[in-house]
Amino acid sequence: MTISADLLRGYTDAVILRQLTGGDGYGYQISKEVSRLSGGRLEMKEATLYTAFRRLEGAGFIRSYWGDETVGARRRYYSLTDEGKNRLNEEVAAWHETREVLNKLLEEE
Amino acid sequence: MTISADLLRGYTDAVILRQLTGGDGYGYQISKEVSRLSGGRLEMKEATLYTAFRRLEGAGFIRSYWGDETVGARRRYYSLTDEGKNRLNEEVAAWHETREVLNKLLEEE
DNA sequence: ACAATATACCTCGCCTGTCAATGTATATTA
DNA sequence: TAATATACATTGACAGGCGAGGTATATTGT
Repeated sequence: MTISADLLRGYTDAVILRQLTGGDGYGYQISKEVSRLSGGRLEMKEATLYTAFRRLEGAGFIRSYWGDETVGARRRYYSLTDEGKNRLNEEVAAWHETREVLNKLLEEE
Repeated sequence: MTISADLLRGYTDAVILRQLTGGDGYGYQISKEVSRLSGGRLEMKEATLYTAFRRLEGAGFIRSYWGDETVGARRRYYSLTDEGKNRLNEEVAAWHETREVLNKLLEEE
């Protein structure tokens, strides 16, 4: 089962930022890692991913630079800024909040 | 703290359907009940709520009828259909799925 | 040799859910 | 009699997700 788009809406940014806490990363890699960690249940679409990179960089949460690969396709690497770290903390807190509320509102009797 | 719109996106329908499992209800009441149950952390906007009612009724998940109030403002009541019950089960299952995935993807080391 | 697949990037334009703003009407309370 | 609560509803703007399309290099299978 693959998680539907709308259920994840708003968490894309947090997921990406979280992936960058372990070190710089690039699009394709993050996409594969998210897929792996989620057991194939979350497949971030390319358009979604790259849209998010633009948004996050525009907001100052990540910075990018081209890698110096001598073989294979070029890679654009992203690194988390201090603002990005703060943002991630906020988004994780919001997730905990949301999780509580939805548990309450959707729980069975 | 109020839960941001985007984090809830996609759960509005499930929250409404869930509220109707205890018996028929109407917009204003559901809105207040959700607010109460969430400890004021989720305030469903009227436009969002009524848009959802139209969507859910169009899809056959709920049915509506006018109440016979002799005093006060008229009320439009909604009741859950069998399809709506099935849908709710699916949406709750999707929530559990999503919750697991996000826990995994956002967890700290 | 060459087709298929994997790696790796990117953008355009549509779709859909949210919601501010706005409007209607009745009942109660200060 | 003004304000607030109850109760419904629509319109149009906005933002995120993503299908479809495009570019380029490297590897693997036949």
